[in-house]
Amino acid sequence: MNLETSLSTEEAILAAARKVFESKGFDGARMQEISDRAGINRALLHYYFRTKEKMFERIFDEALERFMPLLSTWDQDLEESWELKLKRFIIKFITFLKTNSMLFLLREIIRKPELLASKTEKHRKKLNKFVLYFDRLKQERLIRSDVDSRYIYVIIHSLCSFPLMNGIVFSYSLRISPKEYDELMTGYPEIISDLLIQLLKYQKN
Amino acid sequence: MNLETSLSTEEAILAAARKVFESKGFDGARMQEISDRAGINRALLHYYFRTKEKMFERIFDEALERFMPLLSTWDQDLEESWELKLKRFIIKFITFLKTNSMLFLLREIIRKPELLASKTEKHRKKLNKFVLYFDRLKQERLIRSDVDSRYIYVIIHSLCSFPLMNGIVFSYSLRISPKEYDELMTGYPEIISDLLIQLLKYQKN
DNA sequence: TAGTATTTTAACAATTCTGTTAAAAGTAAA
DNA sequence: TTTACTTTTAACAGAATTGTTAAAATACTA
Repeated sequence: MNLETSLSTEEAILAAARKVFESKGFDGARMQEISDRAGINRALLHYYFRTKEKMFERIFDEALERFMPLLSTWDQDLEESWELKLKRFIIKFITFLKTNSMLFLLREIIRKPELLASKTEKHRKKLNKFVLYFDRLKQERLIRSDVDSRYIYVIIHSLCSFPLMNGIVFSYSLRISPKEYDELMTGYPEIISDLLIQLLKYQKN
Repeated sequence: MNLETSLSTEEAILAAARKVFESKGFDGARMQEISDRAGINRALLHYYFRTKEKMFERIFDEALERFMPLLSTWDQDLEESWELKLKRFIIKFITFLKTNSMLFLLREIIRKPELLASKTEKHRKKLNKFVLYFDRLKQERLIRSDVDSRYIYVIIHSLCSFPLMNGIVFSYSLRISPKEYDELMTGYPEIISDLLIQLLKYQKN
């Protein structure tokens, strides 16, 4: 067995599969297109991954694994200010989103909601750290307390995710090229960080 | 020809198609499932709509036509305050989103970006009304002028769209049932209206 | 009610796609 | 160089899916 070559073939397949699944979704993806992109015979896909489904799961799992570490931002050390934590999260999140993995995950979860429960089983505990952290901030009077932390959760994630997922549509609506939209978006993390901080700061009425 | 009956069959098919296309997407949709849902023979789909593609286009067009009127919110009459306009828009937008049409449109545009240009041709002019309107508000010193109107556009649309598109994931992350999430979301339009108004109000520094 | 047009169905044709298999090509080691 | 093992390919089988067609059922009109 030539381990080196074998690995690189597998890697080539995975890279191609990622691209195709991300842009076409599971249903729209074609094994033929994946093998073409990887520059190999279609039968090799089955040699390495057995079925389309198994290959898909591998891609899905990997996308999820890349995402999950972001959540540890909300581990409760209060050394770092919440403003910094927030900025850090937004930048990391948006960087992740630029890989297109997020729209992929979302689309496939909607196609097959069982994926959510089965695949995030082991990360279950991580999921509600955000809310715990923000509730704590409220207790400590560090942020305003009149907005449900769950809304804050939804707002922050929406502000990060959607502008990237929806880039094609936004650039079209704003009548600028996708390239110009990307350029515009370089300033975006900074802007929403500032706006969110402004909004969340504790305010004595 | 029995016009009445014919229409209702066509309507039944369209309703079924809408449902299936919206939940499965073009690639995942099956003609069989659509005809089953409509309670008719599969060949009838072709009798009425010729091909899957044509049927899809009909559904797509109709979703777009339902959406486009929302944009006239930003026609420039300055009678109504911008705060009220904004609230009105958010409520109408979120109502529309609850029909699932938006995720459908977005997903299919990503699958086939040409749809965007070809299908919105005739609405082209409407698309940049938002930015014009907000630029005007800035000139008149009615809102803060230090945030690019295009960011405001992106922010508002993201805050409206994503919480509904991503409902399944959010409810899972927040560890509440989809039903509870829906209930939580009844308060959402109010919240973001208020937050956005707070944020955008003109502030002398 | 008879005749005509429309709507609906069952059966079939054609294509597309996934997955299998047996053989060829390539690699490594004795 | 021969042998054994791994990787790759071409050809094929089977299933699923879209689209067609001819005939049956239904509705409409004179």
